[in-house]
Amino acid sequence: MTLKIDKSVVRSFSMFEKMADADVEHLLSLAVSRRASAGEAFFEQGGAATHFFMLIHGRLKVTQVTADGQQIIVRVVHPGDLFGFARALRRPDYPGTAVSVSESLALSWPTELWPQFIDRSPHVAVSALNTIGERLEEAHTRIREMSTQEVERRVAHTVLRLARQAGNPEASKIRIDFPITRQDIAEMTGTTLHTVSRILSAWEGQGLVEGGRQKLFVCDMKRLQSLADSEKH
Amino acid sequence: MTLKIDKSVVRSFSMFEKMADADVEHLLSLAVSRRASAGEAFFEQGGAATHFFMLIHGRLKVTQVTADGQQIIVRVVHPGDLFGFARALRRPDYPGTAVSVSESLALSWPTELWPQFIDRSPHVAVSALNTIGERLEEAHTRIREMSTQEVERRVAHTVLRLARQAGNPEASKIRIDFPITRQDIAEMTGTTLHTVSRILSAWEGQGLVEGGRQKLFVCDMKRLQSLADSEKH
DNA sequence: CTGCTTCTTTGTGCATCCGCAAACAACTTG
DNA sequence: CAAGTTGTTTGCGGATGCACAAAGAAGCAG
Repeated sequence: MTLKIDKSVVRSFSMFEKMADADVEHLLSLAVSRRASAGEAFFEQGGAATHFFMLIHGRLKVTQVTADGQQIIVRVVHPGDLFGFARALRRPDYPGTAVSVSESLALSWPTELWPQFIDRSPHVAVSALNTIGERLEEAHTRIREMSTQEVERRVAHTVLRLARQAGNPEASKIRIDFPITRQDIAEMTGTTLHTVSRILSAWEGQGLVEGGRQKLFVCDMKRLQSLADSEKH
Repeated sequence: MTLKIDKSVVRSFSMFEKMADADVEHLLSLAVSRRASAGEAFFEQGGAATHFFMLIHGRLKVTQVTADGQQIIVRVVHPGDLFGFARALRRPDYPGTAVSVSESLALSWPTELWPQFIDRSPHVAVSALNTIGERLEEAHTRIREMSTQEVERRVAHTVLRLARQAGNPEASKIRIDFPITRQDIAEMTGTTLHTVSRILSAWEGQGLVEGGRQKLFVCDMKRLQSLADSEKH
């Protein structure tokens, strides 16, 4: 499990952008790489938070399960993102489960190293604060949407966000670049699989999107955007 | 507007708990106190984030208004809480509006002082990270509730949270210690004033709560709790 | 006290969204 | 290729919560 990651890949991630070469190398030398194929988890909800991670390649979803067994998707993790640093916020355990949805590779560090991580470069601290600030804002946006908007607009927002974060242009369409189910989208928008299926079918009829099993293409960002923005009715 | 706050009051707030006397005094000497009577705002959504604050006395609600004019309550601020430190997360403007709901007093510092604030005591940085981590968690809880639970349980949770955070025992009842309207509760739970009114009326019939104009007493925490916890149906 | 404003209660119809159920399609495994 | 697994579609009935409306109650100013 020694490190054989190309440094230039890591360099492109915003967190390391402004760091000195020596510092990057030092941090990388402390990291252990971990691989997970689709369906495997990096950590489980409630487990002791022994490590924090950075995703190098692939895609994860972070989920939470409620007391009565319902699941929601908290967020999707993209390459370059830090994840599982619950402990930095003084939590002893992971608040969610991080499951790989496509072949993934991550770096991991023991949580004890977090302070050292910060010492090595203040940028990391700033970066962490920014990251978590963004997440908070994202969460508030989601709350606002769920409070005030009807399902169709929420789904539109979610799909647009996915297209922006994980979209791959491909012959006039944008391909969502990892396997995603209607169930997943339902768990991200707070509705049911059935409703999502209905909405996507309707959109497909209007040429807005194209779908398949665990696949999704966005054909018309513009009209989807106007759906997401439009005043009600 | 010079400072005449009793240091012992401030000392009781968790943020200052572990700080040296000299440091507390230094920070307080840089602060400017600001007062707001009910309805006045400390800052407005979208305004330039020139200051950050700590609430000493009173109660605030932080609200956001959506593009189409709908309002939601993001959170309630209690004495001892930091608020308005958007800038620390590198935002140039306030993401919400902080309105006083009862006569309030807060300390304020110019945002430029934030780094100095952190230097003076690492506890502040830790405290800030914790605070924001808690808020994130709270937001996720709210998202989870809104995704999976029906309205009555969400209202139950909200009322219980209010009772814990701002409850005042009073003759076998617990009084929510600041003026709160059904509209406010609706905006906290993502429903309408009407539905909240109906639910509270029903509860009042069962002796769970007692209400009045901008008043709310919780009579039976236990049964309310079981309502909030119970499996559906 | 009187009128005004703000907050609350209550009722009725109606659109939305969910739950259940069943069939179908795609991919996987042996 | 047959059987099993997993994901998707669709229909229908019904509950939930919303919009609209109107009136009552409580506080406030003059």
